[in-house]
Amino acid sequence: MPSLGRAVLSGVRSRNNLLLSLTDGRIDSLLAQGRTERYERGDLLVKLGDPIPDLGFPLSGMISLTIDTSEGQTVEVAVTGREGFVGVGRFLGREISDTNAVVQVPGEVFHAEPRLVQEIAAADAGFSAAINRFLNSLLVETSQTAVCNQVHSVEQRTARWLLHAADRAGTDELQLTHEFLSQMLAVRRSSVTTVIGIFKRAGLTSTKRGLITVADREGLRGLTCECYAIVYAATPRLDQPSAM
Amino acid sequence: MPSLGRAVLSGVRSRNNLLLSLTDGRIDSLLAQGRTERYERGDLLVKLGDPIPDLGFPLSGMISLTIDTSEGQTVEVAVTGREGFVGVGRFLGREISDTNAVVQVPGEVFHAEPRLVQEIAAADAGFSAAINRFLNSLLVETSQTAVCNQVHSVEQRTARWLLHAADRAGTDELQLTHEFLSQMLAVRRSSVTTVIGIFKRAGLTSTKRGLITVADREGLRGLTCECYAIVYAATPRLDQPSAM
DNA sequence: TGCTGTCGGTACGTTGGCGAACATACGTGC
DNA sequence: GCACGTATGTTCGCCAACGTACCGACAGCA
Repeated sequence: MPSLGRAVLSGVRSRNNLLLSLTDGRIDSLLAQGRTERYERGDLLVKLGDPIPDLGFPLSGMISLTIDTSEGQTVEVAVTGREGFVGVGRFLGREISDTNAVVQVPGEVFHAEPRLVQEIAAADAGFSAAINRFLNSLLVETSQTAVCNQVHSVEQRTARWLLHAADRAGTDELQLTHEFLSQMLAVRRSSVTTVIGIFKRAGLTSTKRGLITVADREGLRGLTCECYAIVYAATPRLDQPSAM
Repeated sequence: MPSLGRAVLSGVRSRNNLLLSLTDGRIDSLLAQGRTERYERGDLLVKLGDPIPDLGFPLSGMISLTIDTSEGQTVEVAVTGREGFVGVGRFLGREISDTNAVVQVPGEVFHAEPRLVQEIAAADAGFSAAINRFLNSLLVETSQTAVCNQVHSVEQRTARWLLHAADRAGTDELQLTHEFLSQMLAVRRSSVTTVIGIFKRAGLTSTKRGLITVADREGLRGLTCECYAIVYAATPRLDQPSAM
């Protein structure tokens, strides 16, 4: 493992909401033994049913948590990014993953030993509190997804997904295909095509092959359901670390 | 507050999975200052948007966590009972509830001070681990509900709900109306009536006014989706406290 | 005993989203 | 610049579930 300079480590820390909440004294041991890796769209960080190897703290990008059904479909139940970490089950004491973790928006992830993180959490109240806030936001997100899936239309849900993704990507250009998006929403590919067509004609998005650009965020907000705002409000952010 | 005898306190403890995991030395302070109350079907323990007054550890019965939509519907996102507690948001550091907590199956709930529970959790590794297992099971449950709501039929979801409810109630006689059940599933009341009619004709249930009796549990299992088994397996139980 | 409110059963037209299929367009590599 | 693989666009019949409505049955209460 290459030894990293202090500037780099500090850069890692400031880019994830949870690492940022670490007391200075504890940060070094965690950062020193972990590693940072870059991931591309479609990379599978953890597979449902497999052991969870470590905890992954995203520094950028967006990661979908999905569940496979016995009918062969895939359903996204939540997304996470620099406000949280991947491998929640392991942190909570479970060996096996209950979800897939798929990279949606490329980015970097800092990997750490679960046991070490648990020890630090037990000793560092601020870190522990930050993790708890994230756990609650994850619960809110999966719950709201349950609601949204039951009562809102494909159009509303697609708009919501695009808004969340644009928020996380830090850009309005989203590199994704209709096929991919349809899997996240667990709807037909052609339903996505139809809905994106509506958005395009309304001037809310523009598209190239494999690329959807959000042109009018406010317009999309007008078409989506309240779930967007609820999940947005529940998600901790770097610029307001103590908001709850 | 009436002072309770030690036998009663011990009875409280052994009836909730989390309290059961408490180290002996810690149990007294928690039990001594809390109170046990009985609730009936329909009672609202916590309301979405309201402050969470305390943590409620069910000793029996079943409690639904629901979310209201701006369109006036209500959707159940999870249920809990003696394996967990109500007020998870408060435990995780949030003041306001993100869900309603509605009593489905009557039973008793032990109420405790959030701060005291947090302090004990920080000091008692076994208790903390049990709470973490419960938090994970709650995540699995809300996630699976999201999946189920998206891809499974009203018939499958109704069968699943009845099975879960019968498990928790400890009896096959469920006191509930079609109207009530339709709200939990966020479907039309008449859809529930139709589905229950199918179950009845197949000999899987029998009904009186306001009462649904599960007559053939295995038969219902055959009609429901894999979500039942997944949630069942993820839920900690008193008879296997360390299973994960 | 009869009244009244709640609950359960059923019907009917409507519709959002599905499965399946086919056509077109893009763009990378040969 | 052509070919092939992949992505997008569109159609058609179908069906589960919807909204709405009405009616009968039950049960508690006057």
